[in-house]
Amino acid sequence: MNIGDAAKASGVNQKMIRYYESIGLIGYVARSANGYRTYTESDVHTLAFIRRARRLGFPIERIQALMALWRDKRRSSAEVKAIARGHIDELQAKIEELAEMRRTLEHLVASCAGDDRPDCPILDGLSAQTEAADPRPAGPASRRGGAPGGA
Amino acid sequence: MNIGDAAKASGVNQKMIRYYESIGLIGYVARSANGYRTYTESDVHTLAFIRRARRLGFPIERIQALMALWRDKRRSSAEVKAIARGHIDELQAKIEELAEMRRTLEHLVASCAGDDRPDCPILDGLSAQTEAADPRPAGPASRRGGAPGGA
DNA sequence: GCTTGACCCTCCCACCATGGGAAGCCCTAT
DNA sequence: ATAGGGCTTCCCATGGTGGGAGGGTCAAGC
Repeated sequence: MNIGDAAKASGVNQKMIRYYESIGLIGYVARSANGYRTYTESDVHTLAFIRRARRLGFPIERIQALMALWRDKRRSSAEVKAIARGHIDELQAKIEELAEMRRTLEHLVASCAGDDRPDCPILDGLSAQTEAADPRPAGPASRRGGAPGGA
Repeated sequence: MNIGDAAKASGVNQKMIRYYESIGLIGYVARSANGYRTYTESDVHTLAFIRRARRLGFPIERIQALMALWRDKRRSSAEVKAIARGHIDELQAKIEELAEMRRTLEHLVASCAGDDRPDCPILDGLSAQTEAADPRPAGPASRRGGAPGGA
């Protein structure tokens, strides 16, 4: 199997296959006399594994760990589970971050008339927000003289 | 105000301020005789605007559009609202994508004992998944001859 | 005057994962 | 022989963010 066939069979495109090889995610693959990479069914299996892990959002680094366990027939499932849980937590954190953005933005959108007039609480919010989330007092400006010793 | 003060006052760090200038998000800023960038209160205001928009996840390109409307006193709030809605939709799409990953992963994790034994449905799922979500039949391999024409 | 330290400048590099494209070799079919 | 498709490597770009090198500038203190 040349790289094109491996790409089709695994669902990972050629560029990515070469990239994964270059960063050491998969070992150097065998080459035929003309220098073409040649792939076995097993290689394709590995690539498909990577693809599915990527689709679940695992970063390359974590996939490396997963693959090590995958190959290690004496692993404990607890180790795998721990990695997966860690990733779930990261997904969750990102989801919450995005959801928080969405919430804030929805509030702004809800208070905006959305008509022909220029008055727009969205822009007002962006340009002079109260920064309620910030733990700093942030006085009414004009305090630009005595730097208390900041960062 | 030099760049350091502007950074402190706006919450955007120096690197980013220079970057925003270099990509044209903010216009070229005035320079003093020694070549230092000098910022006005208005510049700081703009930077703070950018920072808040970034915090809401707006990409630079959209921020550019927002700033144009911000400066245009004759804009209609509908335009602003449309941009914000578009961004909300994108946030939502990302959230759903991540949530779908999380759901799948949670199913796998739930079915994994997480003990000392090597048996692990998580790895099994990654290595031989049924690909139920894919609309392709994906026969039992060995169909490697007749490419239907796809990219 | 000289040193010290804080500040500023530009330029290069890295991240993560993905992809585009060029220049050139290899193989097969006509 | 020529066309075409596949393969190779190498460079570049993305979006934002940041690190760091190497050097100029300014103000304060001695």
